[in-house]
Amino acid sequence: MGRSPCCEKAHTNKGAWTKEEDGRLVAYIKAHGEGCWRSLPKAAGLLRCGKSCRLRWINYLRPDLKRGNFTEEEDELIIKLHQLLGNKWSLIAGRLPGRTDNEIKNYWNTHIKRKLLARGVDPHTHRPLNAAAANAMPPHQQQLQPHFAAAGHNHQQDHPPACSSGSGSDEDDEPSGSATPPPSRHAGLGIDLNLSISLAPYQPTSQEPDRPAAAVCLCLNRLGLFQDDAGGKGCICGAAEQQQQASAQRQHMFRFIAPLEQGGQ
DNA sequence: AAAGGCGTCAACCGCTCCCTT
DNA sequence: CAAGGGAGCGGTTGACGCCTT
Repeated sequence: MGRSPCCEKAHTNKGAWTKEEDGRLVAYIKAHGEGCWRSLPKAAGLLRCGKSCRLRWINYLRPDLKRGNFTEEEDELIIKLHQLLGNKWSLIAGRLPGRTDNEIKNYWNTHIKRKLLARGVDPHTHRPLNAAAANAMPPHQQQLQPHFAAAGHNHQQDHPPACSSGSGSDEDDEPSGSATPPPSRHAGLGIDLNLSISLAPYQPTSQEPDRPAAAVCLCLNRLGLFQDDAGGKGCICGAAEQQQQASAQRQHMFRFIAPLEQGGQ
């Protein structure tokens, strides 16, 4: 529809950021917060595209970034999340405090892919390499197939239907009680059939000591949240759903998850 | 020491989603 | 309801550094 460019490209810098630019951006955001990215560069005195500023802040300058090497626990969590979610890097990043989608994406492409290949696992399908050729459907579809096929999910490309849960009519097209397979149903497939991925191995850093232990609840038709402070009652996605009900009708479920990292703690 | 190959990661691009009008 | 605009996302690129020859 011929939308206008996000910035005046002729008068913007590109490429690596200088220390001065970083300083300006940090100072501005500290003073004014993360506001309108489009107008931020001008207000901050930066000759940068708003998108570029946002990316620089989110991926590099944010004070809560962890930096440093990924731990073995993070590796495994990324693998499991990718198996379930596909290339939804922002969703995966939402479960890894202090990590950015870009960082995880790069790490996946440079490290984990190779790691999986060395294990004889296809990084796309998460199946053994010889079996992957026989059946190209990713396991996050195969294993969830009974449910999602019934729910009529058909997400873009080969990505898992879990991501589209809640988008539009997908959300409410099925009574969750009867169609949700019992946990043991997938027990033989090598995945935690409660489909909850614990962050328990993750030790909060000194910067986030108050962070409650949390785990993704992937109870098949809902992506919710387990939290210790839920009284040990397990999945609270039902409650969360009530809270979100007004807006969730139009929201993707993964829009719901991501803020839990920020707002839910 | 120089050249080429390779790996890593910051940054860009184009697209989609969602909110506002 | 439709159009426009802002924000976010995922794929891709390019620069840089390290390693090998």
